Amino acid sequence: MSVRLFNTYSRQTEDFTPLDPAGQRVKMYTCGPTVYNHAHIGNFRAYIFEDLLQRHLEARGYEVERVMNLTDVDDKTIRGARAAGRRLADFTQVYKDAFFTDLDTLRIKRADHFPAATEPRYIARMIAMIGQLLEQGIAYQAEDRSVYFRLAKFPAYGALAHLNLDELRPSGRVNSDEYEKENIGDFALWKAWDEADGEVRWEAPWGAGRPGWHIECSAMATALLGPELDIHCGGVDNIFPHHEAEIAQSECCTGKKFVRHWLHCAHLMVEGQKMSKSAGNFYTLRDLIGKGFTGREVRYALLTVNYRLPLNFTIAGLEGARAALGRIDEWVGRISDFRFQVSDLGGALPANLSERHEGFFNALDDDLNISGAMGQLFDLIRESNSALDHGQLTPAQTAELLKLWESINRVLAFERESIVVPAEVAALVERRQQVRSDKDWTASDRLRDEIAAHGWIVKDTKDGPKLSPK
RNA sequence: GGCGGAGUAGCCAAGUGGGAAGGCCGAGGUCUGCAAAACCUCUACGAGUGGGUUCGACUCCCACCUCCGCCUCCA
Repeated sequence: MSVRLFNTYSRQTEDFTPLDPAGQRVKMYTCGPTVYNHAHIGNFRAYIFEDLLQRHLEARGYEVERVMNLTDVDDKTIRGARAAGRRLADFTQVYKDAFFTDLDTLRIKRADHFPAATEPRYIARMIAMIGQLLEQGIAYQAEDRSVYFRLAKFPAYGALAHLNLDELRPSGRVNSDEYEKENIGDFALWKAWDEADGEVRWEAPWGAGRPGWHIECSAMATALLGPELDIHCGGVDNIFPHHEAEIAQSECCTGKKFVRHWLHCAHLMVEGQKMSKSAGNFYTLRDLIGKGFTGREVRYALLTVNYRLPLNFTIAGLEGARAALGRIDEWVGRISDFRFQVSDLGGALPANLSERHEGFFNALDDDLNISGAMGQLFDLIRESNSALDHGQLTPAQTAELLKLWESINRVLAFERESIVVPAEVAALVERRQQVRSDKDWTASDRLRDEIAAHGWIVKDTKDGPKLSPK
């Protein structure tokens, strides 16, 4: 069964086929952060969805080459740098570093390339593309010396968002002072330098300034992946105008169809409301870590709702994520321990268990139906727990089961953090085991309190004591 | 005003023209020195509302209600 993905362009679920004649390599571009502050969980929902997409494609045998750009020059970064009294590059570096730390915390696989807009080779490419568009008469320089894309030259503009431009209603966000433009919808390719930009400026044949936001993505995407991409992702709010603009610029420069499959994830809400600073429900990853949640718990909460549905992010949901992960952890621990018992010839897994494994991946094939896939995983957990309870699985079969989990986890990245037990706590646990074998419960309980005083909880399970941090 | 998405149990949520997955919470049980955990079992005669098509509708169609998004540089 092939991978099927919903294409924003056609509004249909389509069989995914890469351009590569061998059907192996996939070129994927994902819009990255603007590095003027810490990314919030809404941003990370998009990156986690893209991570799931990449990991599932890889599980299905594709070789994914992925680019995620960093927008490190625009109005917000310039404003932020000025407010902080720092040079633009120093200001954005802080947030670039923080962004990569957050990616690791959330176990998001690194893209192959993280081009930044201000890197000289990309600025040069943007200037080259703008120059070409000017030559072709597709772009023009207005009285304000900025360069704009002439929308009249690209009738397909609006096709991705399915907007009829003739019927657009001004929303009040259009700056009506921009009378220099021929058409209200014409977007900036190059913004002429002005004093507020300070030392942020690059020289171009038509004058000093800085690139517009849209051209950054077109330049970096085509520089690294070529004129035709298999997949381009982003949040729904990027559909219009950002991705429309990317299509217009790229296709006018290359003459080729820019993107084969457009994927967009829905927004998230927090506690049933739109996330906003004024509503007090605006979270960065750091905020949640500060509340005691782990990256993988946040990952679980953001990953396990289908990307095309609005996600209602709640603290209760995070607690649910913690409990669900605990169930997975217990099961993984159980099968990991069991497989080391007496060797034996084992055999193939019972059919119902391997079917759950296949069901997991088949569900993801269907436009990343993560809920269906998780249902299969939890069925696999319950059914194999039950089989173990009844002594129906051999150690060899359990080892096979562990392999199934490992292949599932290569997509989910939900494995438990390895926990390091301090030596003194380990020693206390060992002493407690000794007194327990003598059935000295008073000493045992006293040691349990002592272990608790070190910040650890010890639980006596069938398989011996288990430690967890308080 | 235009375009689009969504309403399924206390919460999150899947699939399907014919038996309503799964997770959290909750209840019962097994295990256990105690505690905790774990595991097993159970938990919607019902799908926003009202119509319609059909032998049969949560699923298809129509209307209405509610929520969310986009409509020119927000993931």
